[in-house]
Amino acid sequence: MTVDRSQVLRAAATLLTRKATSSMDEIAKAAGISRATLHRHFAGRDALIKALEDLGLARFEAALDAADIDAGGAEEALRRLVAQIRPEAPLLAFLTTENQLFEGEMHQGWDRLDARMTGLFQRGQESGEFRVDLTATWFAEALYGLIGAGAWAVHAGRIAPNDMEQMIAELLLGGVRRSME
Amino acid sequence: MTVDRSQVLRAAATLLTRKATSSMDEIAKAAGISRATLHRHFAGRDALIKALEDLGLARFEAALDAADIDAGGAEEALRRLVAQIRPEAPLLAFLTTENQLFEGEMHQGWDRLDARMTGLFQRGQESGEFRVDLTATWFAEALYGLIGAGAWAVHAGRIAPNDMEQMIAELLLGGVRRSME
DNA sequence: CTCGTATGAGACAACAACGTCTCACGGCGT
DNA sequence: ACGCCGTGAGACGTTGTTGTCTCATACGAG
Repeated sequence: MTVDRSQVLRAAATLLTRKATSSMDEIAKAAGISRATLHRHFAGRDALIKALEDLGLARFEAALDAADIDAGGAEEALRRLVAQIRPEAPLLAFLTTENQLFEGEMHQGWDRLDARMTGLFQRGQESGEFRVDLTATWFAEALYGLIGAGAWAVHAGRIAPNDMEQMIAELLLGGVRRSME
Repeated sequence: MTVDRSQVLRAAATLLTRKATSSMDEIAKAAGISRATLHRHFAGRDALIKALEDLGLARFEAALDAADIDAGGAEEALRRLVAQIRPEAPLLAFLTTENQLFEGEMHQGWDRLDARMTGLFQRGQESGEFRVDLTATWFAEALYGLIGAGAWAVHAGRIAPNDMEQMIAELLLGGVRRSME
C-alpha cells in the first residue's frame, strides 16, 4: 500500500527523460499514483528533482562500490561497473541529460563521483591498458553519454535490454574499428 | 536589425539543452531579443521546437552531404562527418536529448537520417573496417550520444572546443583500450 | 472487529506562463 | 527629410499548472 519512493522516482526519471516538461499530474500517472500522493511524498517539483538527483547519485556511488573498481585490471573493472550501472541506466540517463541541475550550485556529490570515474580511467592509462591521447575526463563524459544513448536505444526498441550492457562496454572499450587480430 | 532565425534557434537549443523547462521569456533573453519578437518569429513554444527540429535535421543532412559519406573508406568518411557536425553540435545535442519530439509522431526526416547514418556504419562493416559484433544501429545511436556528451563537455569547460572533434571521432573509432601496434 | 494510516478523487485559490495587443523608438532605404 | 518595417517594452486576459485542502475509501495491525 505504502508508496515505494524509489519506484516513483524511477518512473519519474523515465518520463522526464522523454519529456522534461511533464506536469506533476503526468508524473503521478506514470508512477501509478494520484497527484495528491505524489505531493505527499515530494513537496513540489523542485523537491522531486532533488530527490531524483540524490537517488541517482547514491545508486551511482553504490554501483562504483559494488563493481570494486580499484581491483584488478581497469578494463575488467570498467566492465563490472557497466554491469552494475545497467539496471540504473534510466535514472542515470536522466541525471546526465538534465543539466538544469548544474545551473544553480552543482550538487557536491558530482565532484566525488567524477573524481572516482576519472580515477578509474587514469588508472587504466597509467597501467598501459587505456590510451593516453584522450583525456580521462573525456572518457568519463563519454561513458555518461553512452549510458544515455543505451537507455534511449533500449526504450526505442533499437537494441535488446540484455544487450545494452555489452553494447556500451564494448563500444567504449574497443570502439567501432575492427581490431587486427 | 532583422533577427537571424537560425541564430535564435541555436541560442534556444543551447539553453533548452541545459534547462528544458525554460520559459519563452528566458529563451528570448538568451537569444538577445524581446519576448514579443520571439513570438513574431515563432507562433509559440511548439512552433519553436518544431523549427528547432527542422533546422537540426536540415543541418544534419547538410553535414552528411558535405562529408560525402559514400566516398572513400568508411573511417575517413566518419571523420569527415564528425568534422562537419562539430559546429552544429549544440543544436544536434538538443535534438537527440529531447525525446519529447518522438512522443507524438516522429518527424519523418529522422527515418531518412537514421538510414543514412546506419548505412555508413554498415558500409564500414561490409568492407571489413568496422567490427560486426555490434550493430550499425547502435553505432549510430552511440554517435548521437557522444555528440551530446562532447557538446556538454565543451560547455562545462572539460574539453577544449577545438578538441571536441578529435575526441568524438577517436573514441568512437578506437575506443578507450590502447591498441597494440 | 476496530482503529490508525495511507491513498484516491476532487475542489479550490494562487501563480506563472502564454499569446495577443498597443505604442513608441530607431535604423534603413528611397 | 520622409516613410517604412522591425523591434523593445509593457499591459492585458486567458490558460494550465501548482500547492493545499477536504472527504471517502481501503488496507493492515493489533
